[in-house]
Amino acid sequence: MGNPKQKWTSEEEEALRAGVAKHGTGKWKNIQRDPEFNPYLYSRSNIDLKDKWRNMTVSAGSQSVKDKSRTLKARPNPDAAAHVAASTPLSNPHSSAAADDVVFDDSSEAAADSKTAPKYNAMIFEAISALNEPNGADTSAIISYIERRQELPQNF
Amino acid sequence: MGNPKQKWTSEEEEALRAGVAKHGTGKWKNIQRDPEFNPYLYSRSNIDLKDKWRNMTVSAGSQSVKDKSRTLKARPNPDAAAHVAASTPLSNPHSSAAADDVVFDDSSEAAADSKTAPKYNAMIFEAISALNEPNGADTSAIISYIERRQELPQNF
DNA sequence: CTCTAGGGCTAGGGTTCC
DNA sequence: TGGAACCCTAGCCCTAGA
Repeated sequence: MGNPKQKWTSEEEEALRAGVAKHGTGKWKNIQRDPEFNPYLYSRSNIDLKDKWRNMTVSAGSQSVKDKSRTLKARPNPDAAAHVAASTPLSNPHSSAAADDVVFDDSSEAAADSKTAPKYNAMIFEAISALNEPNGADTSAIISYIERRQELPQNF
Repeated sequence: MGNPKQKWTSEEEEALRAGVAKHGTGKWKNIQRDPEFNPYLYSRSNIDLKDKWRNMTVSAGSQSVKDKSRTLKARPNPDAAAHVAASTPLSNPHSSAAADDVVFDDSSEAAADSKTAPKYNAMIFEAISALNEPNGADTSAIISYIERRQELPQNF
């Protein structure tokens, strides 16, 4: 968290502009490395350069119609939450009636916050691939398989 | 119209407080998504949560007169011209009073320090519970089910 | 493995309305 | 005059893809 938000100075912006002029757009790492600009940009990563350029060029565009009616505004997003399941046109077989009382053990893990798994899809897919043989019968085996596999990651 | 200025109810405030206690400050999207608080906050965006928290904490602070302290923090590298600035921050030549002055709240949350405690198990379990009826439902249906349910989390 | 493109999120400053 | 609710956007992180 050592980042209080480092605002770009005009020197840095100028260096970035010059760097893009010299190397072209998208050559962020080259610009950052170039001894000509590095003195100004040594504290910025190539990603920072990219992000900054994005911001700078956005404003350079044209001012789109700003007919935003001041006195009245349409506001989407009334809800879209609350109920979750069964909202899709999917057939959703039976749904087994009162299914929303699933007895989640829910043991531990109360957080469930921030960065979550990136490659869970792969894991599930792998499990299914490995077990899909018999018509995907025992579904619980998938969980077993995945859980079995969780000896390296500490979460999940 | 739907929202000319939606005042916050005490239920919403309470949910927000609880959400901050659970997830910590700054995890607005998580709080909003959390099924525990979503019923109260479904009509508020994560930005609304942030703004409301700002208002609440400003007034809640106290009636004490002084207290103008800002969350200002050390800012290395102000200049960006010429050559590399001194690499040594020349902070405290003599080590006496420590330098740790992290003013951040970081409200407790004690035990759950472990990041990433996804509840994917619960989701998968729910999917299987809902689909298990018709005998070994094909495994891909489980993924479909979970994906359909992903109206809140963006990853997965 | 390295790097870029793009999406997503937060912090903070502004703006509007009461 | 000031506060509450809302809007805008810079900066940064994360991940997929080349």
